[in-house]
Amino acid sequence: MEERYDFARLEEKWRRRWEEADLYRCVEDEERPKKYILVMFPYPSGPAHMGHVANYNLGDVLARYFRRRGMNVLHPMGWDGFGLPAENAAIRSGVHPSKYTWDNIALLKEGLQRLGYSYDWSRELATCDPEYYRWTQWFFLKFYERGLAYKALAWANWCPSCRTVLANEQVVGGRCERCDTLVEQKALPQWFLRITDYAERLLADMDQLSGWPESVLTMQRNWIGRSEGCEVTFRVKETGQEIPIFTTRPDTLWGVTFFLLAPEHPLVDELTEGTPYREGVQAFRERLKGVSAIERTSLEAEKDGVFLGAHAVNPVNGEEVPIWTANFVLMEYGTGAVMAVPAHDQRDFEFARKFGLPIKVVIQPPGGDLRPEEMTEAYVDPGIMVHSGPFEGLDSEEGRTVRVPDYLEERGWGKRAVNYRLRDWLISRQRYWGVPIPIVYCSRCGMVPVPEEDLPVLLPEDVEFIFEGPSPLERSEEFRRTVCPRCGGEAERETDTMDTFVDSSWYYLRYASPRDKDRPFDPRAVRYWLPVDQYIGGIEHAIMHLLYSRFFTKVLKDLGMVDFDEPFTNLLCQGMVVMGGAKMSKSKGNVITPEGFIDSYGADTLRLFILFLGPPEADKEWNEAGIEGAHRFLHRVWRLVHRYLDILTFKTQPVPEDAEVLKRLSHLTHRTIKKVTEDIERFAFNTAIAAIMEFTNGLYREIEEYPDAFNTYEGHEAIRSLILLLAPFAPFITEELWEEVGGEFSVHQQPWPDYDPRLARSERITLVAQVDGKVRDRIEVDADVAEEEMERIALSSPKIRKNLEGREIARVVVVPGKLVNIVTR
RNA sequence: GCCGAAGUGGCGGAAUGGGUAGACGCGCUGGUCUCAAAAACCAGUGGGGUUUCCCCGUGCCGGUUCGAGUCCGGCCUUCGGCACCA
Repeated sequence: MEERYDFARLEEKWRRRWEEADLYRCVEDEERPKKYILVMFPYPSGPAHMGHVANYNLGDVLARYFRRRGMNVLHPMGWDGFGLPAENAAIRSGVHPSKYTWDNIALLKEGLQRLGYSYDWSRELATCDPEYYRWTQWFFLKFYERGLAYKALAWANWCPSCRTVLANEQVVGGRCERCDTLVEQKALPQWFLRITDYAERLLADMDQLSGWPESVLTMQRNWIGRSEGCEVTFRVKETGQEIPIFTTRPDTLWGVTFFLLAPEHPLVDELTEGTPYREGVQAFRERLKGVSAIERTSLEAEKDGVFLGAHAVNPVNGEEVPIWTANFVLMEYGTGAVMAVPAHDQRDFEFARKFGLPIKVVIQPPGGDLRPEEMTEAYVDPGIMVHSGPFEGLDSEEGRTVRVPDYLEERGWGKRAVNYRLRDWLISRQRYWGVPIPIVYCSRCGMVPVPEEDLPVLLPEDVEFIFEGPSPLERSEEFRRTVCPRCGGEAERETDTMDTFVDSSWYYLRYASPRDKDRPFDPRAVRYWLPVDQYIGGIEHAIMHLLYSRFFTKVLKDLGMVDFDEPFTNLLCQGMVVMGGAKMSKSKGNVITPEGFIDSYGADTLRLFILFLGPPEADKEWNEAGIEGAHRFLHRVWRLVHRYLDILTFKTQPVPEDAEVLKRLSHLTHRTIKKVTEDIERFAFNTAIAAIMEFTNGLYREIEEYPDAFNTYEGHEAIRSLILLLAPFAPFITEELWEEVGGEFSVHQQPWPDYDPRLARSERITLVAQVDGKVRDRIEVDADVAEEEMERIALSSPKIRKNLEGREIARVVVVPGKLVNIVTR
């Protein structure tokens, strides 16, 4: 028997034993209920850091808990291997992205293994493994076949000095992070996935996501940004061209006094070609360089724009209004053109005031009389339509939703339309370290998809990494030159790679059958394991990753590959581990790694400490003060169990069966089982641990005073329950202690302890007596005290009577089993 | 700026359905043990006062209620996301 808590030795011992016993391997078993618990896989940026520990702790506790509740648990781990940092490393230090990534994966894996997470490592995957990314390419082809992947012009950050495309991250203050040159926007032909086709379903199916935090659903709903309104066609007076616009306020059509185009709108160039206005447009665009869309569209941003010398004709009244281009109009939203109604839209109002454009009131507030010259802001609320042709005097809400849309449709000037803020998903990246898009360009056949049997399109190893100029793939002759799969003639490969969010949009499916050579996943395995029962990940992924994964799942359902609509039934979004208020990241240089702490205190201590730091959803400021406390607690448990083992070794006095101490032990045990069980179910791991600490403190008090009481059924039950309850949180020490108390290997395979509600219930409660809502006395009473009895006890309390002297009782509020409040006049 | 969160002792946090604010832990103070120290154990620990008791107190201002950390309205600060970081 080991007397000292030698965490290093025992953690090493059990790590090996678990591996030998293949304790966490899982296989499909139709006889048992399954539970798929998944924590978002990491980008391998280096060794494990505290953020990873905080993340993966949560999944591991749940996996261990549900296994012991008899569930067949799938708890896998893998690597989101592609990404920008690997390529930056290659440029900076000449390390090949592949080596950089696989080295980091090895480091990170070692860190996670030291922490004792119960993954089925046989299912490990990496998105940068050709065996994985061939299927990412395969999915691209399926999307392409269904018309869900298409190529179109799109804007990219362009550094004119480096002649390269920049990620948003590489643009700092509107300038290139390397050479400080003002970043421009450049239009490139790029690949998109048609997520907007699924906007309606992404919204509608949210009613299946009752297991998601409401805040995440709200963010997604707002991101999709569905709005109902009308599409109305204006005509350019000078050229006769038709320009459709989208508006949610058709009731304000009679108040249009000018017309706006996004700066990137092709008509801006067309209309000003060879006119004196061209110069103004150039100057305006120059001012927009280096200004992000967020800044441009900020409500507080200074309005900017220029007149284009042309006019738009309003279909409803034939009025000709000037066409301008303005900074706050986005090409990506709607049609890139808007009708401007300065009286009833704040941004239009500010623009009109700045450039002296007319303001025309067409909605009067109820009982009000707005005059354009007196207005200080736009009137955006409903009211009565005025100066609006046939709709004079109509309620604007009726005009907006029914009458005006009908009117436009009857005359063919416009139609009801739904617009989304959501844009199609731009997946093209002009980078090396990603999945090559499996498309070939043939001079004869045009764009040709790579046949399935030719997948994967492998990334060439031998390429050059420099920051400037075209991407390594584009410069690689060897990669680009190929033959057309259709005609066999000379052809060129697509050199764009895919956004890494594509890789992570389907990895949860691959875990079901990670070694399948013939398909992305085995439908039978997926039918058994999917959807993910509990998904866990950072709140920073609330929108994009989760939305893209939902989209992928829906497309897969349409392809007949899965039979569910939503990939993640329940979602837990945890906060981040922050350092000095900022999230831990290598680029900020504030990464704390677990290794040193594991060396000094052991993995159990670190796991326990991080869980104890606070609730999962909250951000956690890293502060190592307190880790000693977690270690001290494990030491206390260790010593308590050994004290108990000592008692068993020596003969002890028999304890009478009705002894109060035995009742107290039972109550303490069952109360704790109840509390810990309920807390785990609601992810309150910090309070579950606090309850186990209280349990330990309570047992200490009893064992000091009544050691004999521990050589009884109640004593054995208490000690064994302590070990069983602590096991999901501190898997190593509990395995050792379990063995020492004669438990059967493994503690992690023991059924979760049950509690007896009668024993968990307290017999006495504290009755709180208040006068006018202020606590004046606390009286201990039987738990099953009647309401009238509570009132009588409170009123007879000397402290209460003293407080009531000279006052008249107005009423008495009794909260059964809790409190009596005496209200005076 | 827009969308979504969060603000409670010296610190991390607890209070699960409107009902005892501060569980549990850290830190600190005092004590026991020791030649001494460490460890361990015991006691105390929101602020204030006229200290058997009373007052104040959950970011700020206001409201609802017998009763508000919790609900409502308005603000402030911090964090996350904003479509090429993942």
